[in-house]
Amino acid sequence: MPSNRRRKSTSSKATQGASQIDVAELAGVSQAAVSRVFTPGSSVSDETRQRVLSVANQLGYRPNVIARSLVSNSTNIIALVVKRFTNPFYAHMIQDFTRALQEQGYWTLVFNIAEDDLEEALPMALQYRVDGVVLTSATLSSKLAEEFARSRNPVVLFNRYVDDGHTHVVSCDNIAGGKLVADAFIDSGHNRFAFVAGEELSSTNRDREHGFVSRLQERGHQLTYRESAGEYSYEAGLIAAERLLKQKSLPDAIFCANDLIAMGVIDYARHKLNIKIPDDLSIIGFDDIPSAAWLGYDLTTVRQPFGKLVDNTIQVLMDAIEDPNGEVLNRLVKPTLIARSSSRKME
Amino acid sequence: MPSNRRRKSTSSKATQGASQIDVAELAGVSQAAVSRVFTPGSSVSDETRQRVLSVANQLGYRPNVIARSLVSNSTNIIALVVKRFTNPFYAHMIQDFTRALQEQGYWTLVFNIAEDDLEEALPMALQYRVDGVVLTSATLSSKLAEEFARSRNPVVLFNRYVDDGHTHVVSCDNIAGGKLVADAFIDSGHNRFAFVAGEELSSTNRDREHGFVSRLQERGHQLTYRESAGEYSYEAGLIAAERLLKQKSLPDAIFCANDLIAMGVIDYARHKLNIKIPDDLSIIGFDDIPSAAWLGYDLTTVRQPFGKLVDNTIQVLMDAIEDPNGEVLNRLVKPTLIARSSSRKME
DNA sequence: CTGAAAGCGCTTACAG
DNA sequence: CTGAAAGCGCTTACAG
Repeated sequence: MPSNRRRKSTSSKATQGASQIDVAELAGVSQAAVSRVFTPGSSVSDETRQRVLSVANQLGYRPNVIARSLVSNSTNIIALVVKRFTNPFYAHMIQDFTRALQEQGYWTLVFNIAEDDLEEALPMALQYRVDGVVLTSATLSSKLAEEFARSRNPVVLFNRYVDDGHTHVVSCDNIAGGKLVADAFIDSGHNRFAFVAGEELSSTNRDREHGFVSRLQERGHQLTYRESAGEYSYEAGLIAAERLLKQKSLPDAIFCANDLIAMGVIDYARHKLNIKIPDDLSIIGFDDIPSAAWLGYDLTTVRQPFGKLVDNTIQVLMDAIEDPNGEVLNRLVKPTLIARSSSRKME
Repeated sequence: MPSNRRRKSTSSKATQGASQIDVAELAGVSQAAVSRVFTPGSSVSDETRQRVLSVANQLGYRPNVIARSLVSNSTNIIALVVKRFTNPFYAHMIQDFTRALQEQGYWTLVFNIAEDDLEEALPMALQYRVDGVVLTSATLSSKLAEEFARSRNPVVLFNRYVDDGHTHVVSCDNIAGGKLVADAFIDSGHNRFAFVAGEELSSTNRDREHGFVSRLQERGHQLTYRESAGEYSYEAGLIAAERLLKQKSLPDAIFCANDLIAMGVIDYARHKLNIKIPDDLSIIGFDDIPSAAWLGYDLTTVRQPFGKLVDNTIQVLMDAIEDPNGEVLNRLVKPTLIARSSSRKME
C-alpha cells in the first residue's frame, strides 16, 4: 500500500473536487501513478491506467491546472491586452485570436484597459505567470518593456511598433497601405485630396497618413485638407465630415484612417449634404471590417490581412515561448486594396 | 535569523522572478512576514513592512498569484464562454463585461467555442478553478449542468434560460420585446406582418417570435409571412429578404430577430428592389447595436438594456461567489423600443 | 513501470 | 507583531 500521507483520510474539503490522493487511495496506487496517467507521454502500465481512469471517472476527478502550473511553471494562458475597443476590427481580432490559441492548447486572459492603466494592469498579468502577452492598441512604455524583459515573458505587439530589442512585432504595413490609397486616387484622376485622421498619437494613424502623403508628393500632388476625427469611430467621422465638407471648394478624394470613420463621412456627405458618392466625391477607408461590404456603403478600403496577422502573431508567440532567447521577430504584412463603389474607377 | 529552509541559498531559477523566500532572506525576516506584507489586512509592524517593501522593490518581487490561488482556493478569474460571435452585440458584451469585472478585482478568461465543443471546453474551465462562469449564446446540457453543480462553481446564463435549479439567469425579456414590436406595428396601422427568424434553436429567437406573434393575435391580427435567416448575420438577412420579398403581395411590416438581419433586409429591399422604407415597408430589429443608429439605416429597434444586463450579471455572480448556497437568481430585464425612421410613425 | 520524496510559492492557524 | 510548520495539488528526478 502506498503512503500518501499528507491528507488525513478521505477528507477532501466539501467544496472541492477529488484530488490525486483521493484517486490513488481508492485505486490502490501511489499518487505519482495517478499523476502519470494524466501526463501525456508518461509511462504507465495499461492495468494501472485503466484502474486509475475508472476511479477518476467515478470520483469526477479533474487535474487541477493551477497546481500543475505552479510546478511546471507554465499556465498555458496568454494575456491579450486590449484597449477599450469600439472597433469591430478588434472584436474580430479577439474572436479569431482566442480560437487560434485554443487550437494550440492555450487560453486567453483578456485585460481590457484604459491606456493609462497599462502600467498597473500589465504587472497583474505578470503575476498570473502567463506564458505570453499580446498587446493590442497600446504602446509599451520603456519602463514596462524593461519589466517584461526581466520577467522573460514573451511580448508581441499587434499592429504597433517598438524597437527596444526584445519586443516582437506583428503588424500590417500601414505605410504601404497609405500608398495604395494615394495610387488608387491618382490613377483614377482625382486631384483634391483630403485625409481624415483617427487617433493622432497612434502609430497606425501616423503610418497610414505618412504613406498616403508621401506617395501623393512622389507623384507630384499634395494634400489639400487634413481633418482629425480624433478617434476611430463612426461618430467622430460624422463630426469630422461636417467640418471638412463646409469648405468652399470640396476635396474630390478623402482617405479616412479607418473604415468606421469613412462610414461616418459617407453618411454625412450623403444624408446631410446630398453629395453623390463616388460621382462628386470618392472615399476610401482602412481595415475592411464586415460592414464595409454592406450594400449601403460598399466602401473601397485597404484590407488588413486579418488571418495572416493573427496567424503570424500566434506563430511568433509560440516560437518565443519555445525559445525565449530566439531572435526578436518583426513581421510586416502587406495589405491589399479592395475596390468597391465608394470611389471612382480608373478612367 | 529565520529558517526558510526549502531553497538552497539564493538560487531562484534563472527564468523566474524573486520569491518570498528571496525577499525574506535579504530583508532578514521570515517568509511568512513577507506574505503578510502582501496580504491586505494582515498585521505587520511598520518597520517590517518598510523593510520588506524596499527589498521587494529592489528584487522586482511580485506575488505569484498562481501559488496564492492554490492555497486560497480562489483564482479571481471568471470564465466567459462565448460562441463564435459575429454579432457586435456580443463584442460589446465582452468589452463591458471584462471592464466591470476588473473593477471588482476579477479577470476574464475567454472560452471561445463552437456549440459542439461546449462539452469539452467547459470542463477545461473547471480545471482552472475559475471562481465563476458566464455562459453566453450557448445552452447547458443537463450533463454539464450537473457537473457544474457538483463542482459548486457559480454559473450565470446570459440571455439564455434554463430552469435546472442551480443555474442563475440574467436575460433580456425577449417575449416582452416581441410584444413591443407587435404593438408598434399595429398602432401605426400596419396589417401584413412578417417575421424573419435568426437561429432557430436559440431561446432568444423563440421568445422574440413568440412575443410578437402572440401579441398580434391578442389584437386580432396574424403573421402573414415567416422567413428564416438561420443565423444572426447581415448576410443571412440579405438572403432571407430575397426570398421573402419575391412574394406577390408584400408585407408592410417586418420584424427581424436582430439588428444585423434587419440591416440586411433593409439593404436588400432598398438597393435591390427599390422599395421605399418606411413608406412601403416598415422594418424593426432587435438589440440596438451601434450601427442601428447610423444615418444610413436609422433602424427602429428593441434596445437590450445593455448596461443593466451586464451589471446584473456581475452582481448575480458576485452574490453567488460570496454565498454559494444562496438562492438561484433569475433576473429578467425589460427592453425598450427605440423609434427611428425605418418604421412608419403612429398615424 | 512504480513508489517515496522533494519541491513549486504561497497562506494560515498555532504558539509565543 | 512574528516565526516555525503544515499544507494546497501537483510534477519530476531518483532508485529500484
